[in-house]
Amino acid sequence: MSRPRLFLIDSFGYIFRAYHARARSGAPPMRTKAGLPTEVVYIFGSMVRKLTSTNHPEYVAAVFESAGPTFREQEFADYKANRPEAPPDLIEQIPYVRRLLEAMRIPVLEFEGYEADDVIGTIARRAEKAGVDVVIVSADKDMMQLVGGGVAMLNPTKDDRLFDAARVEEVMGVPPERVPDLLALKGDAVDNIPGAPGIGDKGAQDLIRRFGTVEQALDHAAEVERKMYRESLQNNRDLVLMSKRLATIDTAVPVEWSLEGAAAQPPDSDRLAGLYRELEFHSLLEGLAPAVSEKEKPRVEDFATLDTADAVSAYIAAIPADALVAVTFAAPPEGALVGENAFGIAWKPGDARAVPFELLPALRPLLEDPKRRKAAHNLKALLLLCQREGFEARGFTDDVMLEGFVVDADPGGCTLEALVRDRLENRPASGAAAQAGAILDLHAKLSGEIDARQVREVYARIEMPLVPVLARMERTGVRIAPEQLRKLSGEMETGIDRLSAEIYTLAKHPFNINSPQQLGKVLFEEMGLPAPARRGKTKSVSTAADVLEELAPEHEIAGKVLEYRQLTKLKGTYVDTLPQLISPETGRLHTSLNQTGAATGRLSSSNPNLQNIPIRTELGREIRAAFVPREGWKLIVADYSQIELRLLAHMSRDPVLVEAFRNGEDIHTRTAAEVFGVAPLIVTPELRRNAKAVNFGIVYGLSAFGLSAQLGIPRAEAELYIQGYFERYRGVKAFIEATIKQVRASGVSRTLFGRLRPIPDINSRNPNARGFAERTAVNSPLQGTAADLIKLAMIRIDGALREGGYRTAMLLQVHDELLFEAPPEEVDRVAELVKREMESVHKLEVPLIVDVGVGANWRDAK
DNA sequence: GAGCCCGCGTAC
DNA sequence: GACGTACGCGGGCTCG
Repeated sequence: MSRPRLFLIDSFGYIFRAYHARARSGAPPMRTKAGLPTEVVYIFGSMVRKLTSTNHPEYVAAVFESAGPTFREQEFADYKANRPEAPPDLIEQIPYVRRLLEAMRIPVLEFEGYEADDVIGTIARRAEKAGVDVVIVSADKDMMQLVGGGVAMLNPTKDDRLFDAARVEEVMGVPPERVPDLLALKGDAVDNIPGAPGIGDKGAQDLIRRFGTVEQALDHAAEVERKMYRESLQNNRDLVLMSKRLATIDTAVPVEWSLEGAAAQPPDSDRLAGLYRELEFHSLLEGLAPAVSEKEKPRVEDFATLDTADAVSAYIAAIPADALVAVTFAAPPEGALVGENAFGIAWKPGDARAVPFELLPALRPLLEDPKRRKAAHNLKALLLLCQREGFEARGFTDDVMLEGFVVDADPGGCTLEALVRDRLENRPASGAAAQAGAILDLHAKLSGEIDARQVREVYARIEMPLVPVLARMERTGVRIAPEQLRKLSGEMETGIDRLSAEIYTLAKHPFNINSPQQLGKVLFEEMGLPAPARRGKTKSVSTAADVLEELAPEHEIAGKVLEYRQLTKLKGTYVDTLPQLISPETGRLHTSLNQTGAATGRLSSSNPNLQNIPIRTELGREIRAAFVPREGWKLIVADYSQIELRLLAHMSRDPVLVEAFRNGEDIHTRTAAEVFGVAPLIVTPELRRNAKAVNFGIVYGLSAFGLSAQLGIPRAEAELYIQGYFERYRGVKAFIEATIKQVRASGVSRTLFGRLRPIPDINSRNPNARGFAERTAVNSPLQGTAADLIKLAMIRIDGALREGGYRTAMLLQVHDELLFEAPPEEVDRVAELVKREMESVHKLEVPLIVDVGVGANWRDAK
C-alpha cells in the first residue's frame, strides 16, 4: 500500500513568481472594475486548484513567510538585504490569497520568527517520520536539499515530474544533502548568500564532487590546481562557512503542528463563489458546482469542448465540404499547469470548439483530408506534431503567421498574440477554441491585406509551399559525431587553463576574463595600456577583438586574451553544447528553421543555430568536421557563388559588373583592377582583399566610416576607395540612388518577387535613423531576393527528390548554401540535380553559378 | 530564479 | 552612432 501524501506549498515563492510573470509580460494588469489588482490571486489560485485536483493529496498545507526577524538576519546583516519592500499592488492581494485558501479549506502555516524554508523542512521531516510521504511544492532550488527518503519536490509551473534524489543530482550536479555545500561555494544572489568569490556553478560542482563538503574543500584548498579557486578558498574561509550556515535549512525548529489539521477537505463552494464574484473571476465561477445562471456566461456554448470522439466526429461531419477550417494546437493559458493542451477548430465566425489532445484520432480524418481546406497559425509546428503522432496532415492552404509576415515583414509581429492585438482589437484568444476562432477571423483580414499589398506571389509561390519542406528538414535533423567534439573539448580545456594562468600572471591577480568590464579595468586601469576611444552603450571601454588586435604588439596579454576568447567561445557555444542537444529519439541534431525570423525574408535557425557553425579558423573547421552523414552516406554541399553581387549586377544592369560575371571573372580581382586602376594580373592579395571589403560594403550600404573600420585604414582613404568604385561602376551608383528614391516615395522595399519590407525611417529627420534606413533600403532587396531564390530552389529540389523516389535528404539551409545527405549510389545524380535546379531557378541578366562539393563531413564537402 | 540588456563573436 | 541579416554565450543587473 502506498503511504498517504502531504503537499507543502511554498506559497510566497509562487506569489512572487505570479506577480512577476504578469508584471514582466507587459500585459495590462488584471483588475476588478473597481481597480483592485487580482492577477496574483488568480494565478496562485489556479495553480493550487490544479495541484489538488490532479494529485488528490490526503494532506495539504500552504506555508507562509513570517514577518519578524529570523536567525539568518541575526547571523548576517546583509541576508536578503537586497530585497526591498514588496510593491503595493502585490501586498494588496495577499489578504485575498489567504481568503482564497480559507475558502478552499487549505490551512495556512505561519510561525513568527521562522522562515518558510525552515518550517517546510521541519514539518517535512516530522511528517516523514509519522509515516507520510511529503511533496514540497516549490520552485526554489534551495529546497532540493530536503529531498530524499519520503520527501520529494514538485514545481508544477514547470512540469509535473517529481524531483527525487536522482533528479536533484541530475539538475544540481550533487546529491540533495550536498546542496548547502554547493550553495556555500557558488553563492545565491536571491538570498544574498555570498559564496566564494570567483567560484561559480561549475567550479562549485567540481569541488563538492571532489571533496564531498565545503569543510573538506577548505581543508584541502592547497591541492586545488586552478589558482583562482585555490586562492578564493584560502582567502574566504569564514565567508564560506557562514554561507553554508545560511544555505542550510533548519529541519528542527520548535513549531507546533499536527498532521490532522492538514487533512484535505472539499472546498467551501459558497465562500469560493462569493470570493470569485468579488474578484470578478467569471470563468472560475462557471467551473463551480452548481452551475451559475446562463446570463453570466454569454458565449460559453460558442467555445465549448467536444469531449468524446463521437462528438468530434459529429461536429466535423456537419462542416460544409468547401468551408475553410481553422485548426490550432494551443498550450495552456498563462498561469495554468501543463497537461491542458488541446486542439481548437473553427469554421464559421463566433463558433469554435476545443478538442482535448487525447481525441486527436477523431480529428485525424479532417487533418489528413487534402480536399478539406484548412488554415493554421504556425503550420510547420502543426505538421511536425502530426508527424510525431504518426500521420501526415494535408490540405492546409493557409498559415496566418506567414500571412502576417509577408504583409509587414516584422518578425515580432506575426505571433498569434501580436496579430490578435493588432487586427482583432486584442480580443481574448487564450483557450484553444478561441484561438481557432481568431485564426479564422485573422485569415479573412490578412488575405485582403495580402492582395492590397501585392504580396500574393511571395506568399503562395514561396512561403506556403516551403512549409512542408522545412518540416521535413527539421524532422530529419543532422548527424554529428559527439566523440570528436568531446575530444576537442578536452584539448580546449587544457588550453583555456593554460591561458588563464598566463593571463592571471601578467595581470598579477586572477579575475574573470569573460567579463569585458573586469578585463577593461585590468588592461586599461591597472596595467595602463592605451585605452581605445571607442565606448559602448554602457560607456565602458571596449575590449572587442579589433581593439585587442591593435594592443597585441604593445603587450602579450592582448594576444592571450584573444586566444582565450576564441577557445571559450567555440567551446561554450558549439563543442560542449551541440552534443547535449542530440535528440535521444533520433540520435541527431534538430534545429528550428524559422520562416519569420528575419525581416529580409531569410530563414533563421535556432535551438541550436546551425547557420553559424564556424568555418573561418582552423579550430572552427574542426567543429564543422564533426557534422557527418549517416553511416556509409555522403554529405553534399551546394552553394551559390556571389549571389548578392550577381543580383546587384542584375538589378543595376551595371555594364562592368554584368560583363565581369558573364565572363566568369574573379569579381574581387576585377573590382580591384577597376578601382585601383591596374591590370587584373598585377592585383596583389592585399588589393584584392580591400576590393572584397568594398564589394561587401556595397551590398551592406557602404559608408566611409564602416569601410575604414573594416579595413583599419583612415576615413579619408576609405572615402577615396568609395569614390573610385562609383566612378567605375556608374550603374551601381545610379541603382543605389534610384532604390533610395523609390523607397522614400513608397515607404517600402521590394525584392524581385515582390517581397515587401516597410522602411518607415527613410524620411526621418534624425540623420542616424535615416542613414540606417537608407542602408537597409539598399541591402534588403539584394538579401531578400537571394532568400527568395534559394527558397524557390529548395521547393523544387524537394519536389524533384520526392518525385524521383530518392533517399537523399535535404538537411540544412545556410542562406546561400544547401546541405544534403545522400546514399553513395545517389551522390552523383543528386549533385547534378541540385546544381541544375539551383542555377536555373530564375533567369537573370548574369548566370547563377553553384559550386557543389561532396565529402565525409561538412568541412571536407565544402 | 528568471528575464533582460549588453558586449562580444560566430555565420552569410 | 558608426557597412546588412541573424542567434547565443556569459556577465551583470533587475525585479520581488
